[in-house]
Amino acid sequence: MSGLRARVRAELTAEIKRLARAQMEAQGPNDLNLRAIARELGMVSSAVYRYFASRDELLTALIIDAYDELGRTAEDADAGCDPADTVGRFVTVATAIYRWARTSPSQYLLLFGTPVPGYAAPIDTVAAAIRVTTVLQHILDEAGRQGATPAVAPIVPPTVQPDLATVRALTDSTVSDQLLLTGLQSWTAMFGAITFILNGQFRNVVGDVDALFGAFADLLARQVIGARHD
Amino acid sequence: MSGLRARVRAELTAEIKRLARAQMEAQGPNDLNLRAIARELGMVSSAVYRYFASRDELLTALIIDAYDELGRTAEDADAGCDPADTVGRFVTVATAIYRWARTSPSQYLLLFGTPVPGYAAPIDTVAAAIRVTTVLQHILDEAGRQGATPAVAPIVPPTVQPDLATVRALTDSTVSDQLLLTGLQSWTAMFGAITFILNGQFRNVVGDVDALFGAFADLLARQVIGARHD
DNA sequence: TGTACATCAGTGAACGCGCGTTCACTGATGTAC
DNA sequence: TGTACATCAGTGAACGCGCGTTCACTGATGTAC
Repeated sequence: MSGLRARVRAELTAEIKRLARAQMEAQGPNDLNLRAIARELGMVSSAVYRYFASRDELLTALIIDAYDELGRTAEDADAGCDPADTVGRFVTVATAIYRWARTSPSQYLLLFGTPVPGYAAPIDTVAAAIRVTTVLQHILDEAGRQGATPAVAPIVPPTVQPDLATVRALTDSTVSDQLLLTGLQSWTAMFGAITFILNGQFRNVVGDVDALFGAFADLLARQVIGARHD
Repeated sequence: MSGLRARVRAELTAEIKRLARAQMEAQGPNDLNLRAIARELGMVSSAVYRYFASRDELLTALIIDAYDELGRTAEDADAGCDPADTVGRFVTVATAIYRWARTSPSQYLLLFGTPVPGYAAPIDTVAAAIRVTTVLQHILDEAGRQGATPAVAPIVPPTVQPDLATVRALTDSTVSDQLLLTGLQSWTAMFGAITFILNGQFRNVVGDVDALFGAFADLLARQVIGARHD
């Protein structure tokens, strides 16, 4: 049974992360406390260092997990859609992301909230971070192939064009600058709306924030992928 | 000279807030440290309590100041515009807000970043918070009077209609639900973009974030206030 | 299969640090007659 | 105008708290011959 110790180790590592997440969910993100985790584990605080070399290392692991969960959520939602229905895909993915954010607000804010001071995300996080944006890219690619253009044509600043070219290259896409820029805008807007809602910025303004987000998602999708004007 | 002591007091109160702002700007928001402020003031830590009864009270004062600065920034920007040019007003105000956020990122994040855990903003902040949104409302009102409609018509959820009615009543406006909802969306998108940029979410993606924001602001304005289609 | 050794998980004490807040106090500045 | 008293700013010590991290250690689990 050479794998026994390894298995116990893996389980405890997962348990530490689980407790860390629960703690952040309870006391707000940016409030990761090694000693409290050890306490809940029934261990002495220094024992946690057998599993994570430092607080930052645990934080990094949590961030990667969160990015992966978010990415998987988006991928799964997209996979269930009719590939040709790009507006539907956008709305479905946006809604799935929103639901995930509402379920695990502190995990969401770990990624998109105010960065933890003194913490710089290492490169390890990039691969996981890219997953969710890749989903959008694929939707834009399909829309581009269908000849869609944004409802309102953006003015693309010359200095941003090379950046768009780099982004486009990631998915071998031939999407236009205008569609890509609008997509970037809508993506930003979607995350902005989620963050606003999570942070309670609509408190005392809008009651049914779920409905509000739904309306936003639908609107954004149609702004990006050619409005049906009437 | 009965006002001397009062004047010194007012000056020191302002100085404490100034140091607090500088400290947050240097070490990130959510990092307000009474003892450090006292140290920089050359005072003993307990002396600060002559000016603010607690850390939360200082935080509240800073939040109100930030909302007021932001509100004034938006109002001033709008005041310099041709009142009839609603697209221009939107872009000008958005750009002014963006510049302010770039100049004082921690003040911006104090308002729109992840809330400080355990801190609940008291009602005193509301009056100051409303200023900036009132500016947008006035722009929307004018657009509505001119008969503008959004570039893409949103679907207004029934549960959100009463909320929109409440918001509309604040400025005696007769703006349509569709215009108001789209305005709310664009406003959220604008703050979302600023937050993304401040938090470095575009790092390694877009270099010239100022140009990016400019493009976003222009796009948002034309999405809200009737696109000129061609 | 059994023994000798290496690996590793968890302990317990300690280090160094810094925070917000309270409280009794001193001494200077303002006020009232 | 001068004196007696009240107000207030700032001091210094202390309380209670909790954090991340290190280190020498014990004892149990795994490995090699």
